[in-house]
Formats: sequence, C-alpha cells, structure tokens
Amino acid sequence: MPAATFSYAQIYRCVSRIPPGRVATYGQVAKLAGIPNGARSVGYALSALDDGSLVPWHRVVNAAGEISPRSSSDAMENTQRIRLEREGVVFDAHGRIPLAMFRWNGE
DNA sequence: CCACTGACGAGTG
DNA sequence: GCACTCGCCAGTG
Repeated sequence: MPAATFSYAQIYRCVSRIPPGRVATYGQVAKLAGIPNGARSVGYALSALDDGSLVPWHRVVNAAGEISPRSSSDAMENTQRIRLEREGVVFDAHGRIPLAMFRWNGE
C-alpha cells in the first residue's frame, strides 16, 4: 500500500457521495476532491481499491461515459457494468452511459 | 532528482 | 468518430 500522503480519503468520500443509479466522471470527482486536473490521480486512487472496499468505485466512469479499461482483468469491467445496471443505470448499444441523464450533479 | 507508468481530460487534424 | 499530442497528479525504481 502506498503512502497516500494526500487526499485519497477526499476522493473516496466524494465517490461515496454518488447516489445509486447515478455516475460521475473522473474529472468531476477530482474537482470535488480538490484536484481540478487530477483525473489520473483519481483513477490511481480507485485502482488501489478492491472488492472489500465500501466505496462504490463502479459509479465512476470516464468523460465519455464509458467504463475505463484497466491494465488487465477485463472481467472486472463486466462486474462494474453489471453493478451499474443493477442500480438502474442503462448502457446504450455503444456500451456507454448517457451522461445527460445519469451524470451526478454533485449535490 | 530523473524517467516511466497509469481506471484521465481536453484539444487538434 | 478516430488517432495523436500535451498536460494533469501520484507512485515506484
């Protein structure tokens, strides 16, 4: 586990704030976490998570509304999609989410 | 300190 | 819509 001397907790907290059936982009979470241009850092922070995490990391997608491809194990991508669909999030034929409807406003 | 890598974003052609 | 480039921040060797 990395030193994480920085606001990982902020990122996790913001992600946890995302209501069910809603999604947020990396940039959005980053901004809310206090890192305006730290989209990459958000992704890294989420990558440090695992199944045992209480953080709904599956509600975080990229700016295109797609599930970001991770290093390996494409099976996890499927898991993320299943979890989202189970919460009511719909994927179009392109495999992405209509952010116009499901994007979290950050209330 | 430097170089490389990584769940990204925005801009350009 | 796709491919490429640059910029962002953090972690690791």
